[in-house]
Amino acid sequence: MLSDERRSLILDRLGTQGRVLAADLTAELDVSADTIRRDLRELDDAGLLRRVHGGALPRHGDASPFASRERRAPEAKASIARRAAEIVREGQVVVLDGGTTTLELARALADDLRASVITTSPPIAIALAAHPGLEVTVVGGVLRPDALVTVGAAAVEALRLIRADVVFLGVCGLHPEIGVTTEDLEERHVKAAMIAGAAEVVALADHDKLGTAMPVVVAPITAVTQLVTDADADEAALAPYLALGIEVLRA
Amino acid sequence: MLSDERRSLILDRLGTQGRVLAADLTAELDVSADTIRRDLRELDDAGLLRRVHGGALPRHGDASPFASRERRAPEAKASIARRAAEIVREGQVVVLDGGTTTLELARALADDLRASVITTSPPIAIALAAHPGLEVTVVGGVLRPDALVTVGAAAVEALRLIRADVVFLGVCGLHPEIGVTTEDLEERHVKAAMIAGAAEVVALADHDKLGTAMPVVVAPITAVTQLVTDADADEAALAPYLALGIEVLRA
DNA sequence: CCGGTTCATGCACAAACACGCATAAACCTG
DNA sequence: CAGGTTTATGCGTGTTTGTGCATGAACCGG
Repeated sequence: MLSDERRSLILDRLGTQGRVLAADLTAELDVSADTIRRDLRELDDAGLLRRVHGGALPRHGDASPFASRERRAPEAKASIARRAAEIVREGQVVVLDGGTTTLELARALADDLRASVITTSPPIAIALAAHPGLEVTVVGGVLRPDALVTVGAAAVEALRLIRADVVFLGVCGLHPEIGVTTEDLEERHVKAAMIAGAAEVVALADHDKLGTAMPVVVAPITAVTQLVTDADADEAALAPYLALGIEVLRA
Repeated sequence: MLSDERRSLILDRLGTQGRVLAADLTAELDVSADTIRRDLRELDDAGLLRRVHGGALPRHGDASPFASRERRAPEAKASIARRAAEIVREGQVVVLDGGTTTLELARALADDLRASVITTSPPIAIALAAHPGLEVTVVGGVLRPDALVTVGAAAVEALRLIRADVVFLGVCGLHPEIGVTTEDLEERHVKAAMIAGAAEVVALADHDKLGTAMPVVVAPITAVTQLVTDADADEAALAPYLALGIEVLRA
């Protein structure tokens, strides 16, 4: 058994069963517990799973995606959201992607801000409805049940008409060479349409998303003009983005 | 059971039931009360729930959208919604107007129903996202902050393309001569577009809306094919609709 | 105010873990 | 092909983490 095979098998197992136990893997793959631990640690470093005491869990999805995702690193998300909210200026046309971080961003917008917000996310639309100074536009389309965003041809077509001042992307993965990535092909097209019509593209990514990649490429990293991340991101991880001329904001 | 899984489960439970009891968790998760207490304490520290004596509650005293209206005559609305949900048949294309009654209707749809639902209401879209058998389409447009529905040219245009089997209208006023009426001109155009493309038009109106009229006329009463109202509606108020050939369902 | 319940703290123990090192295989490289 | 280097693995050692139990304090309903 090659080590790469073993790791693939671990990821397979994780995908089908939703979790793996280190002890089980030790027994079934007939290697020492150390080796399994090493595998799990490196897969975690690569962003392919989430290491926990006793085993590992999928990095992004457990049972109820949106609700449970909201609780991952909430303070990091909140600080990123607050910092990102400062980017928005009076009178701008703002496009908001779906996701928990962008939802926090919506909530963090200043109460006296006047602007126009366009979003594919029903939860964001509802959160902003109470805001006195915003005109909120919902992008129509087929609803993706887990991510709670609209997708499909109608959404892409509607976004194609928009010339936004700034778009905020809640990215799933951000890699200096691979670029902005996501899990879902439909969502990819929507995000790409958002980017295409925007003057500024702000990526919101907490530090453990930096250097990771998801299956679907949304856009090259050069499409991003600003990156907002949390204080735990280290210099080394940020250097490649700075070198590419991307403005990096640490909350 | 990994400890992380256990905590996720606790948060899930909290999300669905609105509260958790420490004693229940001890029994169901088969760990000691100490462990549960530790979990709850740490989840509280992380800001993910609010610890109280005997269990835990959601941290945000859940502010549900348009909460004030939702509690007006809730039992009448709920019974109308349940009755109306029975109208929907397998495989149909259903258009749902916004409003609290239609939101109840969405929640009342049978779990095993397979259908396509199109709505202008973000809250309805979110409520239906968890439903396994439905394809949910959101009609895009400018969000009306108080009613939480999309309006405007984009919404009308999108609805013009739809040939629905049945549309459910949460009406503001229903009068045998004046017809279906509402308060808002923008909403009127959206409702009219819904009606234009639908084979059946079901009006949901509790008994005190019968015989009343609002400033803006949506459609003549003949556009309505079915009327669902509550048990308190009296024969005299319903007679005119029956005389016009409208099928009347009393919940 | 009182009895039962729930809670926090300290402690003990086992499982899981990280780290350093040794070994052997795989792989360059001249 | 010979010698050096890298890589993967397993083992020993000490540390951390998760859990359960005991004890006393805090809470609550009657």
